[in-house]
Amino acid sequence: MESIEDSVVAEKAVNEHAAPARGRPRQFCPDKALTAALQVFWRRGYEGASMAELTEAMGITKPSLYACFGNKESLFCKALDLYERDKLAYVQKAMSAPTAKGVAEQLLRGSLALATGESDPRACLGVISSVACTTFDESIRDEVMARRASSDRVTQERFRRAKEEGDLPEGIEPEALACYLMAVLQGMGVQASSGARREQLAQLVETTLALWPGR
Amino acid sequence: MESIEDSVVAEKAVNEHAAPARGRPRQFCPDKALTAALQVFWRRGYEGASMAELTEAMGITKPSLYACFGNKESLFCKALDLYERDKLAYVQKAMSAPTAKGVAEQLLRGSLALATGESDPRACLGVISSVACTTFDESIRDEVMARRASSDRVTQERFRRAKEEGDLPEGIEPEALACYLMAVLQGMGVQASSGARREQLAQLVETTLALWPGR
DNA sequence: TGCTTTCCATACCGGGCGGTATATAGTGCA
DNA sequence: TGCACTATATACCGCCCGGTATGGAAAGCA
Repeated sequence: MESIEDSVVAEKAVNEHAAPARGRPRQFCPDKALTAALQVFWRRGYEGASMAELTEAMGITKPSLYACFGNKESLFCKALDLYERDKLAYVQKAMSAPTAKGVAEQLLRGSLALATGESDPRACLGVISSVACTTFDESIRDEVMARRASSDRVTQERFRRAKEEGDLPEGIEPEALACYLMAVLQGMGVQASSGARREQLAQLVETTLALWPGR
Repeated sequence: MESIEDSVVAEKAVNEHAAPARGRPRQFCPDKALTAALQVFWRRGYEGASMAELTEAMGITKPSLYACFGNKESLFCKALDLYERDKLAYVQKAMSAPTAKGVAEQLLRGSLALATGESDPRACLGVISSVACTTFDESIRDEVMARRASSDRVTQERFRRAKEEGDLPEGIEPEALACYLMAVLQGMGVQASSGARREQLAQLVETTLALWPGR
């Protein structure tokens, strides 16, 4: 992420077609603003994050926000994109581990690092969003669930391959194992959100690996 | 739960000192109203449940609600009490299973039944509250976390006994195992909240039991 | 039949929400 | 220098939130 300097003039990060920049140039960097917005959404959830808090954290005013990112829902989706790209990079990397257990280990450790990395522990943004937001538009719920479903599918696919390669013992279905691993990861997020200590979560990782079937 | 008839006059369920009933008697049953409120909180979370939706579900008006239950926070706490008493009865029952695996099985199956019992699957109310509510008063967060902590403590204590009784193999710490089991249960709640099918959750139960260490 | 007491129904309160209208400031271009 | 264009700043909109004031309705008691 090349994170442009916060000089007075800084755009073309969003519209990569590099418009000829007619009119007054914007005085903030959309990438940085979006990063700040992501932090707020992550801390507060979609509904808990007010536009006032968002604009303050982003360092811009409401009209600027609406002009650049559309409405709150659209801003949230863009933040989700950024989240997947930056914070969930470890998921894709984990899939190339040599064995199923290696995949699980990388997912668990990556999730642990993500949950305890920034200031205070917190769950994956997707977990927060899917549990927390019971009121808001179905469109966002669907969005979040679709993203998680695709993540599930990737893991299931990887574990099916692992089964063929002999990583998993008899009687263990790859789909069930993927679902189980996701549950542990989500449970870790819940515990992180409710103030678990880092060591506790690390212990959770070790226990899960200790119980892991196959190689 | 003896669930009083919804006759016109029905009280003394809350104030068990059986006041001599001076003045106009209330025209609703506090127990039934609280049950309805619990359903709303469970579906929407604390912040997602508006007073309008609550009063409508409870079949009473706002002044009646405030007179009988205090404010929203107090109503939520009373609903939590009811939830623990009714919905989480299986937790205490599970602790008297003969082995650690039996405890785990009863917790998993009880949690599955709870999550998929009513209309649509949903997470444990405690899980929802601890993840979802990032804004509201610390007092409620503390309340929810304290209740869950006590539940954790009970399980840990039970597993320490199990260790002494030889239910758990070497190298498995009872505290870590309790934490791990909680994570799976919470993960199940997350998946239930985001629309997992009943069979998926049942599969999760079976997988966890299949991987369970000891007896 | 008053009188007290309590509950119910309606209408209302200040405040914060997501979102926007308007006027001004800062650019490139002619 | 003026024009077209776009971003910013301020103030504002309607709406819904949790919570409440007020007047009337239903009971026991005298």
